[in-house]
Amino acid sequence: MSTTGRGLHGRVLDTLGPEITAGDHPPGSVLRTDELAQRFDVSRSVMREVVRVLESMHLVESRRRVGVTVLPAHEWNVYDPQVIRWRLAGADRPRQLRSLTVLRSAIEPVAAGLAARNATAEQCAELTECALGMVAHSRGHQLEGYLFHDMAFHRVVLAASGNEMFARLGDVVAEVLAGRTHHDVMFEDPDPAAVTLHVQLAEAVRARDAARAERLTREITEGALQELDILAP
Amino acid sequence: MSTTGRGLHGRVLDTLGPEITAGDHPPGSVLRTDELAQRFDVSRSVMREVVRVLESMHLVESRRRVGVTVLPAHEWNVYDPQVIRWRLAGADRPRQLRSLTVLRSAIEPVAAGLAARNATAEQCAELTECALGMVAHSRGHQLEGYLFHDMAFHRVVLAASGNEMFARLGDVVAEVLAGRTHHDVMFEDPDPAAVTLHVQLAEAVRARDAARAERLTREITEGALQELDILAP
DNA sequence: CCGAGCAAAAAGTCAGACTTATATGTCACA
DNA sequence: TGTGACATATAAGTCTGACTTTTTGCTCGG
Repeated sequence: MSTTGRGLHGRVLDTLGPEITAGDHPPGSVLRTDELAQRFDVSRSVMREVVRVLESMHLVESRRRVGVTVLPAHEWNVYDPQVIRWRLAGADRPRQLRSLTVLRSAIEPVAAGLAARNATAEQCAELTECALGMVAHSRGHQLEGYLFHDMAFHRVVLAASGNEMFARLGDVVAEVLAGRTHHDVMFEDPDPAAVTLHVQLAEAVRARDAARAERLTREITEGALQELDILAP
Repeated sequence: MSTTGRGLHGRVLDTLGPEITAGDHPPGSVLRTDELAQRFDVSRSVMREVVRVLESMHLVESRRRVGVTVLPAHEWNVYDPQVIRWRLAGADRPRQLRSLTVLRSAIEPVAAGLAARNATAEQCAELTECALGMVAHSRGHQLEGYLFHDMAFHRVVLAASGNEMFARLGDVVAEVLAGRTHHDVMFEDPDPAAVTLHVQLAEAVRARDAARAERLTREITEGALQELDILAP
């Protein structure tokens, strides 16, 4: 579930990356490659590769005669799935979850509208199947089963939009949904209204009703915003 | 303007990255680190670092006894600014520009609505300043000056939204606007209606009128969609 | 025909030497 | 006292070569 392969490289990255995104090393901090290599008990080569990857995520900047400088958060590649995962696992998880939910509220309605135009017959079938799965698991504390179909549902909508930028957010949305179920208060069964909206959305897409699909999705995401006490625009 | 630092690492990356995103090495192709090192006349260490970065962008996958396999496009981290730049510089630039413009049409209206709630006095001032700059350069083929203020305007809106995910798209939007001005047909002065909309948007944000800001931005982005012959949702 | 095991191939890791850029301190000169 | 040129130390950047580990795919025996 978590992440990178299983080499030394990956292990070091999975330690140092979260440390940085968690603010453990504040912006402006200077790390030295040699020291890090010693600390993690790896060779300089491995450490350099890790630093290069962190640099490509704009988490750090490496300069001669200075060292590896930690960059301020507004420089980070916050769309990098790895960075998102690290941040969701860290302390500012709530803030992160809010940002992503607002992002969802902007993207998903438009994506649903496009999906109503572009979805293949197969995708329509998958959508109704997912919606039915959600209904089937909506009562009796079958949270995991519900979550599974919910994630799949939104992933299909984003993919069916035909826009690669939207499609690529499938993982992010899944991550948000999973986070809501697992960490936040969600002991009770899901809101029946939300379940109904998903069923209707599947119908709207199948019926090629773009406007209705967009409106229904807007209702869904507004529900998600309200759960986090974010006032609806 | 273009990119990475100036080490060997950066130079190799700026050659190999675009080759991959351009489809020069089709998905499934296998590259060998040693061969690449020979080809670029660098040591294996440098080549390995490059491969690791490409791997973190999900452009390739490196496996023992197999080599470096090029991944299909749907795996790529298409939100990575570097990947976006590479693709915009390549052959499927038109498709990329469309995807990004649709993304804009989803994000910017919501961002503008939030900006109307959250913008600081200083940001409001910047906004009107940018709008005035656009007006001043809207006639007489001052395209570069117009573009400059247009990019700044949208960047401020996204930043003022207070959402880091939106703010991080400032570079992307700037890239799209620049692309439109430089590569596509844009010899004539900008549409006066668009200029007016920007001025009104600056006013709406200053007046804290979120609904109006959102609506105006939707008009702006719909104009951008129409320019690319993308039917409005 | 099939499974066990063997050999080769390629990435992964390490250690050490050398190069290059650059921040900073020093000193002479104005 | 301030300023600019120069020297120096430092940490990243690069190269090389040897060794390890994993994995593929083939061979050989059942």
